Amino acid sequence: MNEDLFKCLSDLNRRRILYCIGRQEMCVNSISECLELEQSLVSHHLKELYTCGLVTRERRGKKNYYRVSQKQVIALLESAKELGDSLKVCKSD
Amino acid sequence: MNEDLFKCLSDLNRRRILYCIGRQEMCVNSISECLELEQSLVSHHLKELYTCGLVTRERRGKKNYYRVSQKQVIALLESAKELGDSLKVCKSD
DNA sequence: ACTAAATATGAATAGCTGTTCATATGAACG
DNA sequence: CGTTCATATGAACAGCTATTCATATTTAGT
Repeated sequence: MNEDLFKCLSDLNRRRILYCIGRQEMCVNSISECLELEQSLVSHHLKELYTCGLVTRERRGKKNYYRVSQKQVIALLESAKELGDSLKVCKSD
Repeated sequence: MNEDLFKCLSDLNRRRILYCIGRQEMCVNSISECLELEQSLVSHHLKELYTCGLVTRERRGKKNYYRVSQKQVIALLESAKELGDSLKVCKSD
């Protein structure tokens, strides 16, 4: 399975999932409802995120709770977004 | 064409090109030789990097000189690398 | 043990992406 | 203008990736 960080972050839905569970842990169903994505799709993406080490999981009862493994993950997303905006501004000059 | 920053950075050869021209501007041939990649491949990648605004170019004579548009680009690559290493370490615990 | 809930998995597939090859474009110079 | 150097472009293709659908697995409760 893919372990490249950038490849893993290059998918919008995976980034949305990361933002979604960035503040608090969430189970698969909640993520699925929150983002309006199919449960199986969320599961597939979570697997990749997990393989990359970007998220951790914890089983409690029937549910599997996922969370972002490190705060630097979101920080990286943020600075990438900032850079992206900056690049757009420069192009419109 | 693709304008997503992460998608653009997700390719290893494009990242290699960015590192290559991170310190000084370089023409296509030099990049090509330096990284041992086909000229046309480098050209294709540079086009994507340019579309994203990650690089700028300047024609001088026959040659086209490319450089990284902002120092934050390399900074982002660096912090991503750091995070990647950190994730690997955590997984081997 | 049976059932229901929650999640994971696998196969199938359509669309995308990186690479190569061949060729076109442009710029300098005799 | 013709030639050469430097780069860009386009078509073609193989391999990858995201998504969906169907189904399996796991866990808890009765």
